[in-house]
Amino acid sequence: MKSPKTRSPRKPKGHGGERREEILDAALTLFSQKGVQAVSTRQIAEIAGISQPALYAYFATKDDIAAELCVRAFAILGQRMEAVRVDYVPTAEHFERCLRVYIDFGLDHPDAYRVAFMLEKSVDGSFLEKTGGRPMIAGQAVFAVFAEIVAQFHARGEIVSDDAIAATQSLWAGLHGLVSLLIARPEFPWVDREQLIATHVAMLRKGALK
Amino acid sequence: MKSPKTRSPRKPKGHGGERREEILDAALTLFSQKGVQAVSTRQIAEIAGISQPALYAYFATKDDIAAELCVRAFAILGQRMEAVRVDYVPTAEHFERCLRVYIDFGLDHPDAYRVAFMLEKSVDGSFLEKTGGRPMIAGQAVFAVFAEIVAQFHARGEIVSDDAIAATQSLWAGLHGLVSLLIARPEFPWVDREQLIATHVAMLRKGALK
DNA sequence: GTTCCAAATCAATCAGCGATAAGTTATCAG
DNA sequence: CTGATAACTTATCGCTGATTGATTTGGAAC
Repeated sequence: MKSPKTRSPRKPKGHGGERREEILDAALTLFSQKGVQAVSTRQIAEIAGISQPALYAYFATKDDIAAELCVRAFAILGQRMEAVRVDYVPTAEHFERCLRVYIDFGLDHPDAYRVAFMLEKSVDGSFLEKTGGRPMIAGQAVFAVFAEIVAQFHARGEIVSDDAIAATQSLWAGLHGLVSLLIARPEFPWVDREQLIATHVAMLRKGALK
Repeated sequence: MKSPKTRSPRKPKGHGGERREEILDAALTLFSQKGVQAVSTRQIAEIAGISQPALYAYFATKDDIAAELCVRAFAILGQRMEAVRVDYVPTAEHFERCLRVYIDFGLDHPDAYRVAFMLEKSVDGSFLEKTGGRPMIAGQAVFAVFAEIVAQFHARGEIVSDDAIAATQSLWAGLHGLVSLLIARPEFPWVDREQLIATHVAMLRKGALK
């Protein structure tokens, strides 16, 4: 008798990158349900149908799994932002739609958003350093698209601030504040979420556009 | 020979609440430097000069230590907000001054702000749930003062949104976004800090006031 | 069909974590 | 001095992320 354990017997060898995708699928499910910190590598391995050390053949650390999911999520955000950017029309409605794309993404992918923008710093190597800064690089690419959107309005003299970069950073901060608080403080007695988002987007638009 | 360990010998018994304060001081320092998650109870105990289990005579869990620091930070912010609230005058300048009080607090006490608003979720159940909701209650008290400020302008019909609470939450999110990003991402290529704060405060004021 | 090798996977293990249990020491009342 | 109580200790538990070295697997070569 090799083992009385309840875990399913060893799966056949993963062909090509399938096993890697299975790990990412398992991790995404668990991360979304319980958060990155609360999920152990053993839980991921069990869902993926492999032993816990086998994870390390595909990812150097648990954070690398989160980083991979993060980069993929930000690729989605970048696509959404770019899609709404190319439809540029100089209207307040379009401007608000751009802001909403960012908020909706953060609320749809709270774990990815947390990984990219809400992790605490660390003395000896932050998460971003340990994962080669790939999530942050992906995040800056998204920021660049956002800056382009603001620049389009600035070029037409529609932005209040004469400094388009300052306006972009301020708007980004305004968006980030709502997303991060809704993610980090779900217990807070928020007003209806849709109403809050509408109020916030309207406030930022009215404050930023002439 | 009882022990060849290098740790300092046992300290005299802590009189009254001194030992508790020493623990809080050690924890605040470490939390600020490395983040709550990255700090172990053993590290806190060593700085405080006691053994690690001795912490549990004063705090039920590690999160309780963070919660205590969180509540204290909220108390300081609440006092500042109340001080600026009682000087109410119905001008845009006063409104912006109220917003700046919040931003200045966050930038003056980044460690306390981080503990109060930027903590990660804990293992099972949120940080706020495990600590009996005391930080959330303290936060709501601060929020109430801020809501009072907004209500003073709302009562004079100066607020754009017809829902004063939604406007308050939106403004708070806007402030938090700038403070938390400046604290968490100091390496980002921000524009001049004073200019950014001025732009942000002006944007929020223009977006929230008629 | 057999042999062989490299990749894939595993059980066993490590140091460190938060937290608990049980025994020891310091302090003080009588 | 004695007993009780609170403070503190060492030792330990079950867990974590990660590493090591042995074992199994699948396919290519013959």
